[in-house]
Amino acid sequence: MAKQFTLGKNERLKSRKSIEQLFSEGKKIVVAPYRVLYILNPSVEKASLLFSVGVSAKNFKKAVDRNRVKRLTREAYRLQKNDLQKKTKAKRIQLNVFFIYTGKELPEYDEVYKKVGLVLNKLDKITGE
RNA sequence: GCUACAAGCCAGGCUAUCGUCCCGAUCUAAUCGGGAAGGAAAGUCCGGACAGCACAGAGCAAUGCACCGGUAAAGAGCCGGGUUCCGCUUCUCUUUAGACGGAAGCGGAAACAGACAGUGCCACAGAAAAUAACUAUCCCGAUGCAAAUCGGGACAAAGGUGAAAACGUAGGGUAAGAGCCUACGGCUUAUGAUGGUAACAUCAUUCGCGGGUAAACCUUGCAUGCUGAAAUGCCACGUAUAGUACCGCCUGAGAACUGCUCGUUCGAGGUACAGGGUAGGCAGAUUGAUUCCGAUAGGUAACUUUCGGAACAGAUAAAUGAUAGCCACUUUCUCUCAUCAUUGCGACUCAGAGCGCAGCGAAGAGGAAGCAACAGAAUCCGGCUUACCGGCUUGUAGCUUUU
RNA sequence: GGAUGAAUAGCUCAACGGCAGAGCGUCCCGUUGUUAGCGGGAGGGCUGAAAGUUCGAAUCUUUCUUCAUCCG
Repeated sequence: MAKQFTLGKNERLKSRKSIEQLFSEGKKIVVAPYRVLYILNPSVEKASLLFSVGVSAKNFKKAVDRNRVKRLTREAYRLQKNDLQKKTKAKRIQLNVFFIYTGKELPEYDEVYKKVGLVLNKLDKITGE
């Protein structure tokens, strides 16, 4: 049986081009400290769910704090994204997601876990439609 | 033992579950094995390595550095020395006693070439901020009894204001003054001698004595080609061999010599606007002037020679993490007092030690809280600067206790 | 990653090394039946921070802090 809770290179959004497309054409969800951009590409042969995180250097001056926020977000996403991934595979669509942390204070892990779960639920409903 | 300061070192550990990146193996999609942040990885303030472009030559400009020697690949770093200044201590001079002054020792600081190459600036105050002028002083002449006034001269630092005032003291000199002259002292230029690799120090002779500011322009000496890994090389993909305006095709637009000019060379296309395409991969790139430890030899030291051993991450929308537990650590609370130290009371005693009771602390047991400071590699090194909870070691100073 | 520049009153900006100022805004008074406007007046600054040079620093130098711009 394959592992479930992975987050390797092929599950992360890495292409500069698709990120720019996401920022120019993508839709937006806002959940408390997060602003989430996403885009659905139904006509792709390889069904996938790609993910990425960003934190503004204006809100967090120190690289340590930025890394901390990104790591927590990534961890929360990794543990909760499975249902959504199955759905995209079943429906044969590509979903690109970009999380932007807009809060100004360092979050706790529990809070991050809940908020990311909320976002994933919303995305789940959207893909279901 | 405590406190303060300075320097150096360390920068929690283990286990479980779920994960990230790189390398290797099996071997074809997953498993196994190994490895994965710092003393500052930071600021980008200096210096290099490395890479690309350029490099017949001359001049100008620009920038940087600035006591001497060493060290090093190099430096505005480091080490040692010199000079100047500051602080402390001791001695000395003088004195009723001190202060100032002198000498020695210890410690610290300095962007520490030049203000007789030139130019500029120095608010307020002050006669004047550097050429002089004004007031005052003195002499001569005129008027006048005189005081004084006017005219002509003499020179010069007396004018107490300022951050800063024209070498200081004494004497001579003079009509009155003045380094005008002399003696002593101070500073300074040049030359010589001695010591030192040198900066410099000491001595002798000599020229002088008009402030500060070069982190004002500047002068002198030395150095510097420009640009920085988003550098640069290669591969792949893709578009518009198209549009508008201006200049030019040897009577030459423009380009290169990457700051500018001369000069030299090339030269038929160039510039601007609008628009279109790509933004993937590989190399550069992680082991090198490397770092640490031990020994050895040289040196006052920084540092270096030789030998042996150990260690060293490589991401690229960007890895090194999350959760839980335990142990350490810190703070705090409760209990115990057999052990150690100490305070009070009591009995004994000439007195003390020791003894008994009580309190407090160390220590031990248990509980609670905190989970660490500063901070995250982005081509790589040597420094500097800045940030930093706590702990350990060494040194210095002060206080207390015991001997 | 690298390279530049800036910081002065609440805001926008001035100011040869010699007393920090203007416009807008704020407050008060007057004018008006009231408001706006107009007129008169007042307050507001350790010149981002700390050292240094200088007799004297917003200005010159160095080190920090914050903000902004540029690059293939």
